[in-house]
Amino acid sequence: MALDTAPLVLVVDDEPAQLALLSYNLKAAGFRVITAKDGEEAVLAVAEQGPDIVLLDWMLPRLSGLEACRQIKASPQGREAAVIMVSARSEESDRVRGLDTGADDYIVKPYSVAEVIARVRANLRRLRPIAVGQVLEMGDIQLDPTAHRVTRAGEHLHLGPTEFRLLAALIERPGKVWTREALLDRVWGRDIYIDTRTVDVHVGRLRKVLCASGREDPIRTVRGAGYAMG
Amino acid sequence: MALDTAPLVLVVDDEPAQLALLSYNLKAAGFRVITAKDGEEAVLAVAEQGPDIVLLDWMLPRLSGLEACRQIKASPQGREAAVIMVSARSEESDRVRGLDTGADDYIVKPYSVAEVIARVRANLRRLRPIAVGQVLEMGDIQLDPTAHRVTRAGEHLHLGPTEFRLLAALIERPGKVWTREALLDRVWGRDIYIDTRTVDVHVGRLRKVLCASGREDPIRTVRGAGYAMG
DNA sequence: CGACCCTGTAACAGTTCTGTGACAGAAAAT
DNA sequence: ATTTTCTGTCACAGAACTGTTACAGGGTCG
Repeated sequence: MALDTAPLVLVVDDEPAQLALLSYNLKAAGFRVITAKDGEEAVLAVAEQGPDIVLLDWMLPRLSGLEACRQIKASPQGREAAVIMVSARSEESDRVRGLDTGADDYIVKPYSVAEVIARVRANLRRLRPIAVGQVLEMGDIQLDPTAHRVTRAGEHLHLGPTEFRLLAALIERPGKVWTREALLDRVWGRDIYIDTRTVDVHVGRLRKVLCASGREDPIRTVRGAGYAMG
Repeated sequence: MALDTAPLVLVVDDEPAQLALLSYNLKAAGFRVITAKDGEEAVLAVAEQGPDIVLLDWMLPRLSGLEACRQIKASPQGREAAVIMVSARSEESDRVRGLDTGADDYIVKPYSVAEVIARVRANLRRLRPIAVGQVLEMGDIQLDPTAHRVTRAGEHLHLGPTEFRLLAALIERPGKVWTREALLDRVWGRDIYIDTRTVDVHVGRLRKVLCASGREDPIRTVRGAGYAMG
């Protein structure tokens, strides 16, 4: 989820062999991998870890893949993840039901590992139009994560580290309203106790830099909720 | 007040005996029940009352259960309801056709009352979290829960936090009539003591914003009952 | 027709929330 | 070691929001 970490993939399958195979190859491809062996575990893992991609087997004990998909897509974490259903059944009706339930993509068994990885990459691209390592852009503001550099209308801006991560979070999901708590998690890190008002102060500082040349304020304050960009 | 929030079940059957049996038992199980005796009545009742569950007999006069299901699922109110088809025919093809039409579940006659109630409960569990998620839409009004943003005919509207949650509740179940007590629960939170008249005031404020540019009022006042949208 | 109930709205006072300047300590750079 | 930058917190003013009340007007029913 964070900019400087590899995408997190959750693999859900009740056959240990499949799990190991996919897990190994995905790790080799540079992803971080977590696993679950049934639907309930999958739903829980999504809520707790917030993966970017969920590879979900159709046939699962305890909670069918279809139902698991529905529950995942109903959770706030699941909405931000791309769910790829994996099924042995190639019938059109299954595909339709799967996609209707909220799945983002569909892979039919037997699959090649290369195909799975390709699909994962494709869905990541779609999930985050601006891929990791690329320049994040919004209006006339550009943010380069690797170079730690921000420009507005071509003009270079100087941001402190916290302001930089704050802007990165906001610009990464245009329009999304972040609560102060969510921003503390995302920008400052989990398990850290800091007054939520601190967020306000840093937003203020960020605004001051962004609007230095009398430009319009790109950060929207949502009273009672938090902040958003765009 | 508990009655106001109990799930609403619409039972559709052309045999009065069946209707009475199901109705009686569902009420005994704590649900609110309304009935319809043919497909047309059913479609109308869904649009007007916005039930949470529709128990739909396969064989109906005026409008077959299948066709009624299709129309129900095509309406905004039906999208929020779970449709359970009830049929004497147990053939697999019927089941597939029913589910393809948009039915959420399928019960085969002869059924036990306990089974029906169990299925209703199961579908309710599955239904609940669906409401939260994507952009809620109704007519020319759009509400984006994640972006905390409301537009009407493309134009941005500014709502306070309470007005926003109020609109979200109303738009989430189009056609459903909310009592003031139910809205206090849903918008303000449970276990809070606030005068019900407060709801009127906030509805007024919400209307003022929604109708700012001389547009039609989308909120319907149901005298003696409460408010509804659509 | 009159009494009563219900709803819409304006006004208001109190509360909550947000933006900002100031400041001291921590961290980093020189 | 000294300077500079950065960070978290606080205090305070102003803005935004909220719940309640009061009153007017329309609907309903005897």
